[in-house]
Amino acid sequence: MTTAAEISERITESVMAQKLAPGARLGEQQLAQLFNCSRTIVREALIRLAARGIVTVSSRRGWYVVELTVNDAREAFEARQVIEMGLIRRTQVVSKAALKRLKNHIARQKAAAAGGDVGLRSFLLADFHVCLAECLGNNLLAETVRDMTARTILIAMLNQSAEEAEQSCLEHALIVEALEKRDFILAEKLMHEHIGESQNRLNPESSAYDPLSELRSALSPMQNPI
Amino acid sequence: MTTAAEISERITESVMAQKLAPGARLGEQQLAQLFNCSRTIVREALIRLAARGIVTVSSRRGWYVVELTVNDAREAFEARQVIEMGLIRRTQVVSKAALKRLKNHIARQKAAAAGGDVGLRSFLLADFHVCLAECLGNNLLAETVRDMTARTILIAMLNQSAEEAEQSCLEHALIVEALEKRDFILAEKLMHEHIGESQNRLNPESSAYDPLSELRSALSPMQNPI
DNA sequence: TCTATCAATCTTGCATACCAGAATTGTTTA
DNA sequence: TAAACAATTCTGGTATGCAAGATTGATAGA
Repeated sequence: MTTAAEISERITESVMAQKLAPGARLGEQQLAQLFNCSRTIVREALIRLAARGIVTVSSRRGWYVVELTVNDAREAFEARQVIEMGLIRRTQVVSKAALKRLKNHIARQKAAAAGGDVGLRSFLLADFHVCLAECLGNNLLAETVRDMTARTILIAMLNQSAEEAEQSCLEHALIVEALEKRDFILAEKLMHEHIGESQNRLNPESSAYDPLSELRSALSPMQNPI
Repeated sequence: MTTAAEISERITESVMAQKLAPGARLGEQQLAQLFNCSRTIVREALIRLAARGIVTVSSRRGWYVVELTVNDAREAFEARQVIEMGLIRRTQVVSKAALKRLKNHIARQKAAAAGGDVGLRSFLLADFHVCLAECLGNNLLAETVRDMTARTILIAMLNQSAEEAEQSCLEHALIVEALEKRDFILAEKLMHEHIGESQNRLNPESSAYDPLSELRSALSPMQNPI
């Protein structure tokens, strides 16, 4: 037995952890079984996620994790730039407590980068941006950042290596460092570059929709046949 | 017979038109009757609006148009500043078509300001900001702006006079003018002031939550008793 | 007369049953 | 052999019924 809020949270987290790929099917019946509740509850969760731009429904076909067009992706990255840079720009002081929280978050990111849990690593790297927005004093924008970040993950999905993750983590640390020094100009610039880089990593063709991709990889010839 | 999308749109528009005050009751049954559909559909619409921060539900008591706390209001105004100023800041050129659309929108605002329809006037003044975001090329942020603008209206609600409306309309025109001249620095500054002013108009005590406010104003003594 | 308890009523919460459309698969026919 | 068609199955869409909490009004006792 699970609530709609829990289900939608779980799905959002899974997207942020790259455990749910764009186009992944989210059957009402299956989710109801998985979470041991009725379709009504699942439906409520999915409707909420649809309003947040995380999933879409195709009439009488099913619910799916969104697949962004190239333009959608551009807008999502732009939105993040605008919001996250803007928040930093207006900042005049970051409280001790907030800095502590941010540093702690980065420590967890580092640990995850070192450890083997790719899902946790991906989630934390994304969650940092939400955490930052909260620390800059705007929970409303923090929620918005969560949704937009999830969207950018859904397009950047297939292109994140371990090295890139470590690099991201490093950049996060630099941003917090700049905030601590109250060099908000620098912090904003670093954030600009940080988000820009992940956008630039996008492989144009990887974002194109390939209905056969799943089958393709599943049926690809093995490298070491018996 | 109405769809959930239509119902949620109608409610959003009514909020933007100041036809639905903060704290207004939205009974499922009543809406179902009004829109000639089942509670299921109404519920879907309300769940969507809740995800967008326009309404809230109090368990087994009912659905209500949100009543923002002082901090909520601050965040909503800050969010609008960040997003709308940020969008202008990144703009390098505004297409002819977009400028035309904006000017046309302002013409409608003027007409509404001259005419007597307070609802339409209020809606258009708010909708301008959504329109601007679309014209600046980001539909994702435009949707976000819509929600945040609705929220700021819900707090600013009781304080908008006809003169202020005309003033707003004028400021909108100045912003578009600056955009046309490609003076984006000025446009951003104007937007900053424009949003800041509507925030400053807030009467601190009117924004504090007062469960008796409705009763209080309804039962206030008349100035000209018979 | 005031207060406390109880009952009636109203409202949402949730599960379920049924319906309709879409997709797929198997069959038939040219 | 291939194309068209038909039936089945799977999916979400919607309405409804009942349960449970909250509120309000009534009643009885102090």
